[in-house]
Amino acid sequence: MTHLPPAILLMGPTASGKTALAVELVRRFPCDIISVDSAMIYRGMDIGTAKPDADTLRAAPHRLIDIRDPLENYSAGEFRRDALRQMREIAEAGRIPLLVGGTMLYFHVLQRGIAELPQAHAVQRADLDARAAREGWAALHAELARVDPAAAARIHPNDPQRIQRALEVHAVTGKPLSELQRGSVVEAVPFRLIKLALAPAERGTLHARIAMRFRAMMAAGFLEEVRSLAARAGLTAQHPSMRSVGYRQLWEFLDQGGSLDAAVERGIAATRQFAKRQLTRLRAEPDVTWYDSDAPALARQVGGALEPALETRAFRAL
RNA sequence: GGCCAGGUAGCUCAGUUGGUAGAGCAGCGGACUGAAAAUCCGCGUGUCGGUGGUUCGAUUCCGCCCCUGGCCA
Repeated sequence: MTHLPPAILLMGPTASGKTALAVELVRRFPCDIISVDSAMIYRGMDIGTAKPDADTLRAAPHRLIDIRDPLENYSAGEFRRDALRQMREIAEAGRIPLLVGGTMLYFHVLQRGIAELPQAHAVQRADLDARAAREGWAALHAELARVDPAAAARIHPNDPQRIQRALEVHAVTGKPLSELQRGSVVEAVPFRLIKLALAPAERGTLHARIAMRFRAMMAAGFLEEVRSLAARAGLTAQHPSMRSVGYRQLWEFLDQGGSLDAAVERGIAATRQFAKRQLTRLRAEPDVTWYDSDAPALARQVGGALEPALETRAFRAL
């Protein structure tokens, strides 16, 4: 067990200070950062995703950011494959992978594996969308109950995204999704995981940080960033990239008008709701050591706890 | 100062012909397998401005007071 190389998972809700802490850890330990963030993967989405700036990236390079165009999709399955490859590469170089981010599904599938399933199928999805528009999702849920009763029992009739996925998988493979998921191989991650969670002790503090950061993004040109994305041929509000928190609300403002202040408030509320969902998952995560975002000398505290776990002396004095 | 319209959940409001009240948004908890910053489920959190009166019973009717907005001075 202890012969496995170590890897650090730094998890936390949005605006909890993960990036700043990660940069500190990179200065002190032989770590290389892998981003675990489903929005920072997109090129040109910089301000609204709170992507580290160029100086920070020079000091602390992040892998798995800027790996997709906003017109493209990405997935949890691809993340698992990409992240494991990066982790191996870092470990082979004698360094420690530091996975930092807030996309809890990605942390989940990295640790627990994911079933062998077909990728998203654009034609099938368009077909199912058209049928849903004519017959309603209730009819499609009823159809799912015929071809895959187990999946239909687990998926709520009001959940179009999961109904669509289950029917898509059935159409493409001829097999029920629930059956394919049962056959899922849970591969162990060949690393000794050290799991850290970072969040403010009080929810109100997190809310204040979120509002402050969103307003700072606006001051830094977030609206202009969205405007130039909206001007791109072929990019629509339906693309996964543009359904991200903040981008969606500012796109709506550009598209439908109304008050910019109100759009900003809706963006801030959406960010709070996102953070709440992240915390729900984080609480369920086993073997996590929690840290308070606002703890004095946070980096020293985390670094001190890490040193014995990594069996490595920090580069710099703590 | 006078007249009018309001004061009900964190916000915007509905409602009770007198039996202590409910929507949307916000909030809180949860689910989660190639869109996950997504998608979905559950939960109402309240001196009904204050005070006196009528009444078995007042958030509802009446008086007075306070506050907000508008019009007139």
